[in-house]
Amino acid sequence: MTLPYALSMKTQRRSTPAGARPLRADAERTMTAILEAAERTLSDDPAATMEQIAEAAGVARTTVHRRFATREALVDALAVWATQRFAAAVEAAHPDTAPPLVALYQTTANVLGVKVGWGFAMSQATSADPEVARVHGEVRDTCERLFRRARDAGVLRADVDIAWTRRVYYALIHEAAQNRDENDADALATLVVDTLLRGAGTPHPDRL
Amino acid sequence: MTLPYALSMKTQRRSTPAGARPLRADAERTMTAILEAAERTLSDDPAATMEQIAEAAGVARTTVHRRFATREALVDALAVWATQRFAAAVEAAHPDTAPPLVALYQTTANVLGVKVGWGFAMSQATSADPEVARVHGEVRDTCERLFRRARDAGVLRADVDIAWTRRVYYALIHEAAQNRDENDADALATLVVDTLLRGAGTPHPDRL
DNA sequence: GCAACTTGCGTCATCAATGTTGCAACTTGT
DNA sequence: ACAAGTTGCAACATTGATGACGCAAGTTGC
Repeated sequence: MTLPYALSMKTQRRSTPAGARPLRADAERTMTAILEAAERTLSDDPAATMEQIAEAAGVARTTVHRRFATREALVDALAVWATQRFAAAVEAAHPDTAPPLVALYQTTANVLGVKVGWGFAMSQATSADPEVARVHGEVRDTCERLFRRARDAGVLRADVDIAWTRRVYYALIHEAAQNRDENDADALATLVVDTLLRGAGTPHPDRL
Repeated sequence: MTLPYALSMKTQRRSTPAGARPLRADAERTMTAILEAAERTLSDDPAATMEQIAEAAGVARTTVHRRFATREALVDALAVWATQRFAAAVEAAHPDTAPPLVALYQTTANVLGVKVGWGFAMSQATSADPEVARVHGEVRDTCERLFRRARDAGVLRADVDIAWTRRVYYALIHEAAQNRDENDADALATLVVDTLLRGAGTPHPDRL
């Protein structure tokens, strides 16, 4: 007796399993090519087909399905892949120990570097993978801790709403990351931090 | 001889035509219910099914197809519908004639009012309908004119990049609009304008 | 009240995307 | 060189969404 087709596979193959035999070199390359192609393709059109992704990767569609059992598995793997880089980028800026302003610039520059290349994957914070959600939550907390330190150090005003400030910060980074090629990460980071801290208004208009 | 099924309709019925016989009262209500349900449903999940939209509207799926020949037609009609409100909201704030700061607050409050209820529809600026694209382009120009007036009046710093400032402004509005229920449009507008002009930093740190 | 309009329901055709499988040809590691 | 692993290709099954249609029942406008 055979299984009812639809239930046969689905949960068997895994994308980045814990205890899996290492891939052969060529398979590893294919895997990376697929993930990079998926990022490029999906950031252009989030509803892109597996076919389109395969084509962008220079690979047959069946090969994609061999590596990632389902479309969801592929997107999850992509999210995990990018989330690791994201976490590493934040960590490398020592956001909890460097002086607030320094940490803010450095974190911004590092994150922009990742975000420019992995925009789609980074938008998958609500991934099915709990690890992805966990890391995004942690980064969020780290960000708010940094802002609190900045406030205590007098860099941010005493009356700012930390949560709103973080959301504005995220939005600015997102906006800056759209300038893909234009400027390098350092210039963009300066723009973002500058805008976040000073806004666009004149110094003290005493308006309103 | 009959047309090859798939090509028979498609472009026949229209959503908001120019010279169409007016709808009967009940049909008008159904139409509105569908558009409102589409907004609710699609803002929650942009890939939602016609079935889901119909259900949210309390209507059979076939009825939706009777009013909007294709899914694209529905989304377009939604975009047109919301764009009209958007344009009216901007217009009502007299952005070209009121004093810059006043115009900025008023425009922000008005736009937030629309954006909170029509978030999905307003994200369809790149609609197939040329009218939608035209209006969005016009609003964009109006916004940049307002910012230039603000700069000339000393409200914005002389060295700000108008295009970047506008993008930041849009991003702030988008972010504020996520607070759906929380505050009223005026409080949110104050938050947005305040953040845009002053940022989150202390007045003159002379930092860096 | 009556004609015209509108809706729900059931049903069907079509299409596109997803996922599966077997096999032959090619690569890689040892 | 040889075994194991990997890929492309060419099918095929399944599913879900879209769109069309007729008919019976209900609603609206005059």
